[in-house]
Amino acid sequence: MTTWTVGQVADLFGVTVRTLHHYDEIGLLVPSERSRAGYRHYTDEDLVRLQQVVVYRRLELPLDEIATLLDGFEDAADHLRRQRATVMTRLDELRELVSAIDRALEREMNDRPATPDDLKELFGDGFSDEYQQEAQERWGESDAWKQSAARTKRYTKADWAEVKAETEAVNSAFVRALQSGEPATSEAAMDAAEQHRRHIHDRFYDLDHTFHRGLADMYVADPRFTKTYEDIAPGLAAYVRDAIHANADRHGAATDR
Amino acid sequence: MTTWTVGQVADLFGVTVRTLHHYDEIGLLVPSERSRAGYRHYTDEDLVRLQQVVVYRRLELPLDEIATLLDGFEDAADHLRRQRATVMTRLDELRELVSAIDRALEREMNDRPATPDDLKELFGDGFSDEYQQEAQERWGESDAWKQSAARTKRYTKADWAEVKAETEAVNSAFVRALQSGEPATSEAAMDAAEQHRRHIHDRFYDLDHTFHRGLADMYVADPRFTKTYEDIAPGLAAYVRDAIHANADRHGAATDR
DNA sequence: CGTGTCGCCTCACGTCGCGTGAGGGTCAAC
DNA sequence: GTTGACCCTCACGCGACGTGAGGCGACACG
Repeated sequence: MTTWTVGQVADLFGVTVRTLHHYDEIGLLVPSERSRAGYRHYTDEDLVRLQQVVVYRRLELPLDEIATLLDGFEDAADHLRRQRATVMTRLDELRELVSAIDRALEREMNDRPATPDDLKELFGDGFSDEYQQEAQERWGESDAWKQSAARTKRYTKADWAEVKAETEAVNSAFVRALQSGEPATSEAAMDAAEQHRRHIHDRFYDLDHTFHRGLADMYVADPRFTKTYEDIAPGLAAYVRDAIHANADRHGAATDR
Repeated sequence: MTTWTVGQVADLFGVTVRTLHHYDEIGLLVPSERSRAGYRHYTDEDLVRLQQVVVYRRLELPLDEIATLLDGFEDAADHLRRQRATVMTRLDELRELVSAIDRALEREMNDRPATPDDLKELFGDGFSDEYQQEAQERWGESDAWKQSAARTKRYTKADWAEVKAETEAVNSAFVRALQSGEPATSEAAMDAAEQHRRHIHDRFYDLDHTFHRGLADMYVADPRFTKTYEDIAPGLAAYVRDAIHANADRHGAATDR
């Protein structure tokens, strides 16, 4: 056996068969022989040339430069010096890049995300770990949860304070409407519902009117949510649900499935 | 004017129009408005987004990562840390590359090319600077000259010593044939001519029999070459020319144009 | 002598971020 | 109405292969 097939050569030199095909295509390394069936057969001379190619490729010289270089029309040292220069340039660029990234990271961290302690300080134990855990398990796979997690991850303590203020503003709007005796289909109740939707939409996840209906139903169906509202004012949970549905109707949103 | 056209935006942000088209194509930055004629109109919001894109692009983040990042579903710091890691990896690779190139250069220089002094020592003043200069001007543009220059540039002193020995062997073969009274068309003379051709072919540039004829004619036409041969033996220049033509005929080479 | 498995072949499209025309409308100014 | 300057949509090119698809060829085994 004085010649080798592509597969053997590929294994010998640690390149892929496709690479050898490529070198053949562009004329960088054309095997000296072909079998009647068209199989490439590489001779010893071919392997010597491939060895050169592999060496220069490790130096990341472009293939066309390797070609002119191996055909003896140009000086290897020239190419190597040029390559060294371009690599050095790229090195400088990358060093600058790293420090730029570091600056960006620092900026990113400067509006530091709030810590769990910050959150407990603001929201009390309603934000307890086991509750978070359970919520994670129930909705962790949903797009809404993922988006919400990604966004809140970066919220600072100041952001959370705003969120809390907004929540309270929404709740008190509901309470005012409820206690003034206006029905859940009234303008005031629907406005509060819309305010509620926008609050979640802006702060947590994309929320359209249809999805909003689903939330509303859950406030009544899940006793934990129900309790939150009932603790503020008796009858508020159902009132909120009805107001949200009325608001969704007003915006022509499809009924929850 | 509350919106901007591609050209204006491109100038403002130092990107090309094509880049904006590309961002539109891949959905990274789709202008909020289009004129009836299909012109892109960028709003203030669009520009804010573009600003973000430009910043992250300077950090060489891939465009699809920038997209997911700007759509608020993932954390910027995560991406930045990943990017920092890959850049650091690449930095290490490039540093290793530089030293590999340096090692290659050193190897390259170790078979040090001969200096002009080395050459004068071997060939005397026949290799003088002004002669080299003139030759450069006469043939510098030809492929043969370029190839020869590229190859001899790397010749070591030892290589040149071999070249000199070969030259003398060729010349003495011609002289032996001439002085033994054999005609230029004799086997011995033609063999010397072939030896002469191969010597130039192997050491300087690709030389076929047809081109060889041209060289032969010049040895007689150019007094400087003629003198070189006549100094060795009277009548040698014309003898060499005839032997080369006879050898070319023997190999069925086309007559020089 | 058939069959299975592995290796080889030739297309040919995808990658990544645009650059660079080609061919043809649009807009404001003169 | 005519000129430029500007805009549009294709569509190919780059660099070095990766990754199938679809189809022969070679060799071992039953």
